[in-house]
Order: sequence, then structure tokens, then C-alpha cells
Amino acid sequence: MPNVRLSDVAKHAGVSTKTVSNVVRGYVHVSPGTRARVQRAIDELGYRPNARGRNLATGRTRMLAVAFPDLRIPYFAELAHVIAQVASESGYRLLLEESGGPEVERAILSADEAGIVDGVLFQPVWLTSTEIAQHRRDVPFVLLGENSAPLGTDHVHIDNIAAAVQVVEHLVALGRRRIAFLGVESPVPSQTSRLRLIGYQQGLERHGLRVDTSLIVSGGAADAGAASASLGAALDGGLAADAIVCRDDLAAMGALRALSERGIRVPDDIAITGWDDITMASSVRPSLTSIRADSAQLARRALDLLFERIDGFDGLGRHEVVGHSLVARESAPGTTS
Amino acid sequence: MPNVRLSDVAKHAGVSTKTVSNVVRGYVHVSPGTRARVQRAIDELGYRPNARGRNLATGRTRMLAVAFPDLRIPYFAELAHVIAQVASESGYRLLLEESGGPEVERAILSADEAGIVDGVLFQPVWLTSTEIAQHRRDVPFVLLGENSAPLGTDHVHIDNIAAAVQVVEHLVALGRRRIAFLGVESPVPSQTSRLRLIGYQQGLERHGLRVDTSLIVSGGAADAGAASASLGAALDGGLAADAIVCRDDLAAMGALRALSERGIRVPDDIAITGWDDITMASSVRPSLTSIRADSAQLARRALDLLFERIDGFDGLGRHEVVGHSLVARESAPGTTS
DNA sequence: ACCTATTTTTACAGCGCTGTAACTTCACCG
DNA sequence: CGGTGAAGTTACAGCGCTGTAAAAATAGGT
Repeated sequence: MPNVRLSDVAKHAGVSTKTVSNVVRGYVHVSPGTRARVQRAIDELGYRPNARGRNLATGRTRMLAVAFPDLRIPYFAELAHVIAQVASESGYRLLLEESGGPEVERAILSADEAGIVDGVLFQPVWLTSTEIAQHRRDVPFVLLGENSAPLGTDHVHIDNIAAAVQVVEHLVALGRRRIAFLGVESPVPSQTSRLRLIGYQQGLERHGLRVDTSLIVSGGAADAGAASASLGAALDGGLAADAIVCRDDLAAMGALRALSERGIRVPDDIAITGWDDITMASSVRPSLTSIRADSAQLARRALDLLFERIDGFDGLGRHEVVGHSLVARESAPGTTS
Repeated sequence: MPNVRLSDVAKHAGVSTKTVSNVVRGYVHVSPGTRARVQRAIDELGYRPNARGRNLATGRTRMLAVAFPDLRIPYFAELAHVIAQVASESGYRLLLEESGGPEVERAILSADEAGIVDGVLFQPVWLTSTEIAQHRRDVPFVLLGENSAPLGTDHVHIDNIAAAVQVVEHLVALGRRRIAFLGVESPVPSQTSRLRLIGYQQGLERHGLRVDTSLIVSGGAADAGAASASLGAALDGGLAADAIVCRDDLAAMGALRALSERGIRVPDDIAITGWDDITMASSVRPSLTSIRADSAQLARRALDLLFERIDGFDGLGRHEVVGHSLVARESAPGTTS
């Protein structure tokens, strides 16, 4: 059974192909009679519109790529979910692109094939703003996350520094004074970690606490196992802290494990905070105090900016900050609780 | 700057469009001289092949859809990651389709638009085999997971029943006798839960243990929070168990929390097993004994079957079983440890 | 130098659809 | 009852690429 085409339907219904197209597309100005006749032909022949033809004719695919480092990291998976939801409301589907390394990030930016997707949502981790700016790009894209973006590029993120300050203040309010930081990549910290560290530092300084580099533990970014090992080693090496700001929830979960193994109680002996508020954060014991980005808003804004670009907007890059909040849970309870 | 097309390159290089196409495609029979000349033209004009045109001409898109219930569930996110890896080795990209409900599952099966993807990997949860068989499908697809598949459809899965038996035997070897099961959906259990329950039951019977329905706790499938609540209520209601087989790792994590809240020690008082061996399983404390599907193999086989279908194979459905293993960890340690 | 076999290149006809612009039809009005 | 404008419909030219088949160029003998 050869595939049924628009023209077959047209012939069968005795109308022009364009009219069939109009019916399929739901164009308003089609008389009820014609519409019914065409619809019958469609049903009788079992016609299905072919997206490839349409894509070529319209120059659109109604697909967006989401380029995230690694879907196995819950934060990205959960964010992808939200983006998929919001995008589907506008009739867009999502193409997965796991970047997983600098080369792949570069490849995504300068994809040598056009026309696959209408736009890209990209969370760079390894690439710097300048490098991003250099790569030509024929597809509209919007950057997500903490990496600073070049002038011409849209960018949506939360205020990491402010959030980190907030975390420190939360801990200080709890009476903690020796506040460590866990999860800095080594030897080169990611931009994400950098910003969070800056906020951490600012938070300490704001309260007259000295920044003690021995309290900064590297290793274990977005990797609970590694975080557990790193923190474990640090603890065994004499790390004396009464709170730990973790770079992300996975690091925090690793921290929980390392502490539990050593009989250190959370939050009694050491308070812990995570970051991202992944679903799991509320289910572990103790549940994690964490920074939650307003991801619905993040997705909404990022897609709006992207859609504008797709529609031809070509102005300067817009940099948008979406809200975040500190969710206090057992690992570093609110002062009231 | 109007987009550069194949024909522009051809003109610029003084060759036919097909020759340019041959160069771009890496076709062997192109003389070095011509190839160089064309390549120069490509570089000079900044030409990028347009996928839409190619898709239409070839009738392929080199994209596959992965239709999973919910990416926020770590097992699916991690599986999607593996599939993406394997697929990309064959030059395929992945389109995300979160099914999230029976209607969407149905929509995915009988998608009324053709030509978006070359094939679909589908893990149905709500749809039954008969329903799946009824839906016409113009795109090749392969089913993943436990739901039984219709005769004409390929299907890759692990042996859930055997794995569940194995779990029970592991617990019995640990000396546990009152083995509960947590995470059955209510009122209608998913096929997944059904199979695991069957295996659970078989395992018990094999050791002369009575199946006690009061030990079967419903609620909390793939939802740690709900699992914690369900189990908590059961415990408070007098559930007396010395081991709990959880439907999945998320349920197990919920169980850990519920038990910890009540001061019940794991595994001393109650041993716990999970299922899926998500990344987190090894990082929580106690780490989770879990069933690990050989997901690399799962992805590999599923894609191979799918590729065969895409290449025109039209035989009966193949049903393949891939391996699994029980990973013993702290929550239900091996007898040797 | 001539013929055959092979490599390299080309012309051309689509793939299946939509945008444009123009055409036809029809209701409505003066 | 012709004129006007909107509603409904259509012909046609692509969108950018590749498959086919055949022509042109080259190589390999004798």
C-alpha cells in the first residue's frame, strides 16, 4: 500500500491539494460541505499528513533541541520534563542533545546541519561566553544556567550569588559559624560552582566570618558517590565544620552518607544544604534544605525568548533572572521549626 | 544573507548539484580534485546541508522517539541517557515523548502525523497488549518494559518474575520470613507491579512461606514521598515485617525514610530491597540492594530490533529478554558481607 | 590506436507539502 | 440588475535535497 498523499486525497475528494491542506491545517475559510467531503476522503484513504513535506515547505520543524550536559542528573531530567510540558503547549517537541563534554558542546553550537530544529535551549557547562560568541549559529538559541552569555545571546538563569548568600544566612541564623562548601570541581571549577562560591564568601563576610579555604572541599559536583568520598576524606583529615553548603543536591546526598557513616548527626552536629531541590531532596532522611529555582518560570521565559528569536527577533541578548527560593527542611531547618 | 543551498555551491564550484551532494555525503567515487574544489566552495559560501530537504528526499529523518511515562523518574532518565548514547553511535537522535497518561500513550501510538521520526521506542504503562495491537501504526516501533506486547510487535524486557523470585530468595537467605511488598498501584496495579508481585509470591511459596496479603502495601510506585506515607501508615497500623521488597528504588527510598522516622533500623530490623538500581541507590544510607537491568544490553537490543524494522523487516514480533542482576548492598546485604 | 571496463559526473524527476496570487462564486447593496 | 467585496477555491511554483539512469571521462589492456 503506497503511502497516501495529499494529492491522492485531493483527487479522491475532487478538490485541489491546497484545499485539502487547508482542511488538514484547520483553515477557517473552507465551506462546511467541502470540509466534510475532504474529511471523508481523508478517512476513507487513511491519509496522514507527512511532516517531512510540511517541514520543507514551511521551513520549520516545530522541534526544539534541549542541550543538557547529562540527563542522568536529576536536575536536568526534571528541567527537561518541565520544558517539554511548556513547549508542548506551543506545539513544540523536544529533541534531546546530551552535551557531556566540551567537544560535544562545541558541536552543538556549530552544528553543521541546519533545519533539524527551530531553536535550541542550551545549558553550557564547559564553554565560556567568548567561545560561545565565536561560534556561528544559524539556529536561534537561548542559554540556560549560570554560565555568562555573550552580548548577542539570550540567557535565563537564577541569581546564584544571591541564593548562595541566602543559604549562608540561613545557616548563620541557625547559629552555625564554621560553614564549609562541598562540591567544587577540581582543578577548574565550573562557572556554576564559582558563582555559588562567590555568594558563599559574600554571605560569610557579611556576617564577619572568615573565609577559611580549608573549609572548601572539592570534588563531587553532581555526583553523590564522589561527594561522599571527598567529604569523607576531608572529615577524616580533620575537617571541622558545623555546616556544609553543598553545590547541588547530589553532593548533599553524598555528604549525608559520609556523615552518617561517621556517626555525625545532621543537622545536630553538622547542618547540610543542597541546591536544585530535586524531587528526592524531600524524601531522603534527613530531608534536604535546598535552593529551588522557579523552573516553571525558567522554562516559560526561556521558551518565550526563544520563540521570539524564531519569529525573527534579532536584537541584543536579553538576560533574564528568574526567582528562586530556599526550601528549609530537616538537614538545616528553619529557625521557626 | 539568503541561505546557501546545494545548488549555490554547485554553481560556485562549477559542478552539478549531485556532485556536491556526493561530496557532502562522503560518497567514495569523487575525484580528489573535484572534492577539493567543492569543499572550497562549501567553505567559501559557508554552506550547511539542510536536513529538511534531505529528510524529504530520503524519506528518513534519522530520529527516533523515546516514549517514556515520565522523565522525572530516574530510571527512565537514565535509560534515556543510555539509549541516546547507543542511538547516536548509529547516527540517530532522540525525540522526547513523555506519555504521562493513557490518552497520551494512545496518541503516541496512533500519531496522526507521519514522517517525524523513523521509529519509536515505547514503554507503555497504561495500555494493554490488545489495545496496542488495535492501533494502526505507520512507524516501526519496539516496546520496552514489562507490559506484554501483541504478537506483531517487538518487545524487550527483563524477566521480572525471575528477578522478584531472586529478591525474595536473597531475603530468605538472610533469614527473613515476614517479607512485605511495597508499591503496588491501587486500585489497578500496573503490569510491572503485577509481575513483580507474582515473582514475590512464587519466591515465598518456593520456601514454604505463606503469602499474607496484609504484607502487601499499596501506594508509592515510583514516588518516594507517597511510598513513605503508605508504608508509614502501614507500620503505624501494625505491619510486622522483617523485610520489604519495594517495587522500585524510589519506593525503597521512601521506605527508608518511613522506617528511619520510626527508629526502625535497616537492615537490622527490616531489610529493604529496591528495583532498577538507579544511580542514587548506591549513595543513600543504607545503600539499596536492588535489581539492575542490563540497560546497555536493553538499549542495544531494542535499537537493533527497531533498526531492522526500519530497514523493512516485517515479520512477527520478537520478544527478547535481557539480563538482570541483584546488586546486594547495605539495605539487604549479601550473606557473605 | 581501439575497444572494453570502470570511474566520475550529470540531468532530471521527484519526495509531500504550503505560500502566493489569482480566480470563481455568491451574498448583499444601491 | 449590475457592482462590490468577502468567502471559497485553485494553479503553480517552489522548499532543498537525493535516487536513478545514463552520459562522459578515464584507465587498462592488446
